[in-house]
Amino acid sequence: MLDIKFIRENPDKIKQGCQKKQVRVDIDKLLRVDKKRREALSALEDMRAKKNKASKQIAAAEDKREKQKIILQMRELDKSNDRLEKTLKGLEKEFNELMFQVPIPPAFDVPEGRADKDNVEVKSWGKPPKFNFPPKDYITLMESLDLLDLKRGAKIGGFRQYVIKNKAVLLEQALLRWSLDYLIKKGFSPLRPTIMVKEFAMIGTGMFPRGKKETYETNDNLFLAGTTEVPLMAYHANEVLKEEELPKKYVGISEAFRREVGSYGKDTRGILRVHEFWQTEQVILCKNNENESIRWHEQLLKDSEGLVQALGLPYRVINCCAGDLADGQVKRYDIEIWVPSQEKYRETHSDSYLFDFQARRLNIRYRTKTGQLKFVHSLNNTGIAVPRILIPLIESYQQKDGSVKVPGVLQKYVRFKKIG
RNA sequence: GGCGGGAUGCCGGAGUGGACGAACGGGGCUGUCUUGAAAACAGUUGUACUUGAAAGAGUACCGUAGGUUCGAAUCCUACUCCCGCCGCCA
Repeated sequence: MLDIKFIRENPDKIKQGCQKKQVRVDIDKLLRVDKKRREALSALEDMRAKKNKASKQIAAAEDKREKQKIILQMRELDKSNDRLEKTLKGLEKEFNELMFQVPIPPAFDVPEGRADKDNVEVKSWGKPPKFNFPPKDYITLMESLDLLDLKRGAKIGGFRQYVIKNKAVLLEQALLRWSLDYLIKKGFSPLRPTIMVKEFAMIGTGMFPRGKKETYETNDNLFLAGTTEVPLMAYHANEVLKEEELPKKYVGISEAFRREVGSYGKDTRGILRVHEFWQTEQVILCKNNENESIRWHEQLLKDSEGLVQALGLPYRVINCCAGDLADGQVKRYDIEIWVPSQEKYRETHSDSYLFDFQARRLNIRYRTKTGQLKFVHSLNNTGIAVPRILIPLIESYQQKDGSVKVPGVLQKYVRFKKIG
């Protein structure tokens, strides 16, 4: 959600932002509705002032006939009042629907472009591994080591479902736990929220309205969030924090659910794109300050790079193009790790800052030392998401004999050095 | 799943139809007194929106959404959450 005052004063910037993000919203219409809405509001407020005056007269009137006379006048006022209220309600609804569709403009250093092919690589780390034997893909490897059962996964849960088995289960748990420890050491407080959330949390984080078809809904009007970011952000909804408490740094761990409706036919086999997965996720709430947001965004990137580097996996960082950004994202870095069998980098981390876009929707504010109320800025980034990261990990650590070595940092967690 | 109680400002808590944005107490802020502090005393104390250059003015807000009424914190309905009790349960 943006500040309507800002939109009023900078319509061209907003229109340009929409264009860059490939989002169609009629800003002129929004401004027209806003104007009408304010006119209706003023009219209604005048009417209410009249009514207030009259009802005070009724209460004060001693003469019964006098009282009756004013009551009759009030009935008349009520009719106009109802009409004005109805008009305003309609306008307000239209206004809000439009407001929820306006994306935040991308940062100046976000590359222009329509889709992932226009993303720009900012850096890369490590070299794709060279094998002195014919390497296998992760599905072959995992199936031969009895670490993954896709067939029975589909039998139980259908398309895009799977069963992780044996030492891979321990490896997954180790990855999650290790990332938790790593981030706790960096000052993040661990939170294990539940992932079934109310609609406000989905709207508040900017997942809705556009992402509604991507989300599972329960029978009780709750939604299965697609990322731990949702409950983590909703955690402080409608609260006023103290400036001294900022930044709030949380690392969450939970499942995540995605319908993947927009990706029919993409990565259909295996565990790259699944409906249900586990993750750790970093969320930061900081002061309402552009430079502070940028500073934390870079820091979050470093945190995740540290994790991937410790795993010894070659990766690149890309600066996502405007067309690839979600409504609330001002800028986003993705970390993509090299997947040998695909000879491609594949996304494993997503690091964004959103200014006060989410905070406005979720009403998360803080009181400055001088007593002012401001919306916080918010950021989020993946810690580790499993099973996806097993793909590059298992492929990169495969040995000639078909076994898989365990990365050094995980060995003390799993208490074995290789699988197979 | 069943039954009962509750939700009021920064906090506690009163208010069951009219002058209530809300008693009272606590806290906070400002001032007086004091070398300083404490105590005492006096004053002050929310948020959002509209309008205005500003000072200001107006409107709304007593969990949320509707309804009754000339008028709702107060009455009615639904919902959300909290607290008890019974049942069931990893």
